[in-house]
Order: sequence, then C-alpha cells, then structure tokens
Amino acid sequence: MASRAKATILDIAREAGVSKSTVSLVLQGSGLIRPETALKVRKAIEDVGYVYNRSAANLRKAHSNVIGMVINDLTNPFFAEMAVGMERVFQSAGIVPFIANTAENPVRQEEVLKSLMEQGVAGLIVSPARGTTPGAFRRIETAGLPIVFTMRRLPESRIPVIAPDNHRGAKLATAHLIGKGHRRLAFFGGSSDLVVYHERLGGFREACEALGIASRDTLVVEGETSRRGGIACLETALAMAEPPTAALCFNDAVAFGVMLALRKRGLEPGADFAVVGFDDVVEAQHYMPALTSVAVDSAGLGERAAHVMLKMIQSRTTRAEDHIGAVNLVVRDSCGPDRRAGMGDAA
Amino acid sequence: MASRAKATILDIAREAGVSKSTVSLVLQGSGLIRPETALKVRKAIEDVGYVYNRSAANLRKAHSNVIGMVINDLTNPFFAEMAVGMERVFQSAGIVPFIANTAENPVRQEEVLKSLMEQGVAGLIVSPARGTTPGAFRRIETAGLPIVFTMRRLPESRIPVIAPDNHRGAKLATAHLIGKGHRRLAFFGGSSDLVVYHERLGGFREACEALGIASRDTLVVEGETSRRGGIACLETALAMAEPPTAALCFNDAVAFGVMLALRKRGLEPGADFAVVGFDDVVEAQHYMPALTSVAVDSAGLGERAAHVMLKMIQSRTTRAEDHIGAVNLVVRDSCGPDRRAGMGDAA
DNA sequence: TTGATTTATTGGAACGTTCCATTTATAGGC
DNA sequence: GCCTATAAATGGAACGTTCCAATAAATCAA
Repeated sequence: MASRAKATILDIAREAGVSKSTVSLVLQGSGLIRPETALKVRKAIEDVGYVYNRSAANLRKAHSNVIGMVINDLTNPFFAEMAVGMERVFQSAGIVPFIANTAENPVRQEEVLKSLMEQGVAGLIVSPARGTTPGAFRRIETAGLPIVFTMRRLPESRIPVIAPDNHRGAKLATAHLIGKGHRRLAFFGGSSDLVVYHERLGGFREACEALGIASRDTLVVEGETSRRGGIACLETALAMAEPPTAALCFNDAVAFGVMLALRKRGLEPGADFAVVGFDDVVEAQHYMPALTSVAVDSAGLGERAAHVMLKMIQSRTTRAEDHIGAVNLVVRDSCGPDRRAGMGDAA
Repeated sequence: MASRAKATILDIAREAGVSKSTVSLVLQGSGLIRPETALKVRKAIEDVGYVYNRSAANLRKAHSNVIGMVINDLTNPFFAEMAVGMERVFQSAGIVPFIANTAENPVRQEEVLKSLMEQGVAGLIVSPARGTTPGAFRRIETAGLPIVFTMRRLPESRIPVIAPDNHRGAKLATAHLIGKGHRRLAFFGGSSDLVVYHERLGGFREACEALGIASRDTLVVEGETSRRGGIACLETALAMAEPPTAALCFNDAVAFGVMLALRKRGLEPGADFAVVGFDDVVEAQHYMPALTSVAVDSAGLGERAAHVMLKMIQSRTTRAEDHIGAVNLVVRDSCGPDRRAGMGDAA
C-alpha cells in the first residue's frame, strides 16, 4: 500500500521495453503503433498501476476534457434536474462535468471560479449567485474561456444565456388566475437584484394591465426564494387591509411555503387562496394539493446549455446566441375560483 | 479581449522587473519578500491578466487543494444536504470540493473516478453506485489516495465509512409501529445488493422478533428507492391476502410514494395505513400528513466525512475509523394506531 | 541490389510552476 | 573599514507529459 512514488510513463516504457514516446502514443490511442506493441504497453500500464497525470499533459496540450458547472443553490431540486440534463449530453461527448456550489454567495463564487480556471477547465456553465457584481466574469472573458449562463443573466453582459421564457410564463400564469375570477393578485418572493425577477414580475404586470386589473389591486412582496420566504410573504399579504386572493410565486419553493402557511392558518390552498408556482419541479405534482406551475423543462435547458458549450469549444469561439426556452402552464389543483367575489370574505 | 497566449509568471516577472522566483514567492504569500516588491508584483499580476496554472504547479507539488465528491444520485435531496455540510468544512480549510454525479451507474462511476484521479485530487469522498464491483476502488487504494465512503459501504472493503446507524434507526421505527398496535408489518423498497438494505432490514427484523411479531406476519417488498418504487411496493402489498397495516420504508422517497399511492386508493396515510420513512429530508416535515421518519443528520454526516478526509490528508494516511452517526426517530403524523386490531390504543 | 516509400519507433525540447542552493544587498558589531 | 549575520532576490534543475523532427525497419518498384 502507501505505494511510493507513483508510476510515470517512463516506468511503463522501461517495463515494456519501449520508449516513452511510444507509451504516450498508446495512451492517446494512436493508430501508428503496431498492435502487438500496444498490447505489450497496455499490459505494462496495468502492471505498474499507472495513473495518467493530466496536469502534466495540460502543460503542453491546450485544454482538458472537464467543464465546470457552477450552481447557486444545489439544494434546489430544479438545479439538480438541470445538472442531470447536462450530464447526459456531456457524457456522450467524453466530457466530465464537475459541479460546484456557490450557495448564493458571491465571494464563494469567486473562489470556485478561480479554482475551476486554475484547474484548466475547457469551459464554464454558470448560474450566477445573487448579488454577483458585473465585473465578476471579466477575468474569464479576457482569458477567452467559453462561458454560458443558465437561468440568470447579468445586467449588462455579453455572455450568452440559456433561460426559460420568464416573461411569457408569468403572463400565462397570471392570465390563468384572472380567468379564475381573481381580482386582487399578489406576486410573491424573489428580489429586484435578480434579472429573472424583473422578467417574471414584468409578465405578471403586463397580464394584469392587459386584463384590466388596476395596479392598486396588485401586491408585490419580495422575499427569499425558499419555503421560508413563501411563508413570510403570505403572512405579510394577509396582514393587509384588503388581502389578495391569489398569488403567482417566484418559484415552486416559495409556492410550497405559501401553501404550508395557508394550512397553518386553517386555509385550504386552492379553495381559499389560489397559488401558482414557477419551474414545475418534480415535487409539484406530488404536493397536496398538486401545484399548478409554469413548467420550464429544466433538463431540456441543461441539455441545451451543454450543446451550446460543446459548440463553443469546438469552434473555439466565445460567442453564442441566447436561447430562450419554451414554457407552458401545467394546471393542477392549487387554483380554484375566487370565492369572495360576491360575498365578502369568510376567513 | 481574446488575449492570445496566456500570461505566465515570466510575463509578470518582466513586467515587474523581478525574477520568476520572486513572483512565485509572492504568489505563495511568502514572508521573505519585501512588502513593496510584493505590491509591485501584485500590480503586474493584475495588469497582465494572469491566471494561475495549477497544472504546472501540481507537477512539482505533491497535491492539489481539490477533493472530489462522487455522488450516486444528485436528485435525491438527501445528498444535496450532505454536500452542503461537507462544503461548510472544506471551505474553511481552503479546499474546493468538486461534485460529480454517477446516477447509480457503475460504468459512469468508473469514468468519473478516473477523471478525478487524473485531475490530481487530494482525496475522494464517495457514495458508491449500486452494483459497484468490489474491485472498483483498487486503483485508488494502490495509488495511496485518501478515500472515504459515505452512506454506503462495500461488502468487503477496508475503506472507512461514514454512515448513520441504520440498524438502530430501523429498530426504533419498527418498535414505534408495533407500539402503535400494528401486527402485520411491511418493509418497502431497496434491494439486496445494497449493504444499507441489509442493515435496515436487519433492524426491522430484529425489532419484530424481539416484540413478538411472527415472521409470517411480515412482508418484505424490494423496489426502486424512489417515489415510483414506493407506489409499486404499496400496490404489491395491498394485493396480498392479508395485507400489512403499516410499513417501514427504505427511505423518504419511497415513503412519499407510498403515501401518494394510498391517497390514490382513497386511503388516508396515517389513519388507514401507517408509514415511516428513513433519512428525514426537509420535505418530510412539509408533507401532508407530515412524515414520521428516522433522522440521520445528513449535513452532520457530510461534515464528519469532510473532517475525516481532512485528517487523512494531513496525516498522509489512508486509514481511518468508521463513523456511525446517531439517529433518532422524528414522530410526526404519518402513523396512527392500527384500526383493524379491535381498538388498540387510544393515542 | 538500390533507392524511394511507407510504417514504427524514438530522443529531445518544450510547457509553467516550485524549491534548493546561490548570490547580492542591507545592517550590525567591533 | 572589515567581517559576519541577516534579509531579499535569483538562476537552474526538476516535475510528467506531448509533439516535432529524426531515425530505424519493413516493404516495394525498378
């Protein structure tokens, strides 16, 4: 055990009675080597317990076969689903994605990006942490390293983005709520330092306006994008003089929180208060009641991001088109009609 | 932009008018350098847009500051929670963990491990994929690379394991069920190629035996460790002549599936059929009804695994003690008394 | 046979760091 | 002023690959 000084290609060469260059060629699967020689070498590789040293190789070769995937919140199942989509396409391209979590912390993100770059990754797929400064990716851009954003974009950045059509999704969901008869609507969760927030809120507002809901009848409550945030939003909203009867939530986690808080107050989500989520994570359909949500096809976005990255690497460019993924509203059981319309409120 | 030929410490040296050795020293934060010189160098580093090349450094230095974390199912929130725990301790040690997903695929696992090793990681924390062959980690062991398993162990391996006390957890949960008056019990989900499965099932059996449940009154249904698996298990069980009235599930995902399937049949989880989960993921407390589950402290296990790894790296050993984490049963609302047994207890 | 071609193999010079052994500059003691 | 001790900076040899240019061996055309 504690095997002394790890084996190098020179050890293999000695063992197999060939030159180091031959070994190198075999390792790269070159067709130039006579099959019997290759076999001999491969045997020697086994015998000495050799581990390829990519650091050494990277010193000469331009780039590695690893790409970094930087995610802002690993505990959000949404990102796990996206990661799985990416992995599917990278795997078939012989690329190994390494995932790193920033936990929404820009400082941590800085460290992670630095580490990934030092490691010599071939490209970066990033879902930026909240509060990322515009200059945070300058380094990477000047290094000419391919990078694509997923889900979130930065205010004024030329980096390509793969994201769902947030604006349309929010419009769809809001129209659904209004169609159910709701007249006092809320938008729950998220915060204005996120571009996505503005997109979704924009869709919400546009639908309200188009369908004749006065802006004084809309309520916007910022908050954490988590269950806890949802709970807080609902509390705030119900404390108002004329509380809303329905809410579009920034994402499913917030929606789950809202439903939880409703239950705690003895209100039935869906019947007493309508709620729509965003993202349509797998749990959405298993909740009680099942959550109506805007499906964004997370795995599909992941695949798309991976494809774009692959293309950028191959064509050694750092430019690419944005990609706005289609969305659709999945109607389940969390939005009944407005009950109070007509008869004051019961709560 | 597109700055060709990336800058090296030689470029910095030229820019700052010092030698490459000096630059290297500054990079490592050596106290040997005069502060003004260091400042000058640091400025030059900024100016040329330098990116540290860890590959080159690794060629001389023994090991890097990255450790690999290989996970068998990223979409299981349990692992995300564990990952977060690990990250907490690694971060403060200046180590960046790279996460890779194997999706329960031993072949993929092989690739991932290879890639991580080539990358020159300082250590590996692995939750092995189902169906991993005993020899899969031979390579890593002979290379003298520190490795620890989490959650799962391999049949006959000397690699240290960080895992919860599965046996005790299952016993606790089963005793709880029996205490509620249930006499026909099931164990749902998991499969016998997992050591964990035998541990949990063993605890279940031991409790049954100790508390006077005949083994013909117990039912064991293997199945996927997912919601889907849970649904299937329940269907199978209810199709029996004398179906069980309560089940211990292999993990929370299975339990969620069971509850879902119960609802679909018009049965109320908790009242009509008792179910207890394993792992106590965050969703457990938010479910309807809230799920009684064996809490294993996932984040704590992650932290512990990280600490063990850190110690192994520092003491450059490849040995470490196993660590069996404490468990406790969190009683919520998913297990009522057995209704069919006359009247059982009043709780 | 001889030279030309093709097929296999090989030595050596990079790649960008680290680190040891030196050198050079600075300060102190007398 | 000289010698010594300390502080600061430096050159050069690794580290384990890749890749080019060169060589050696085998094949072929004449």
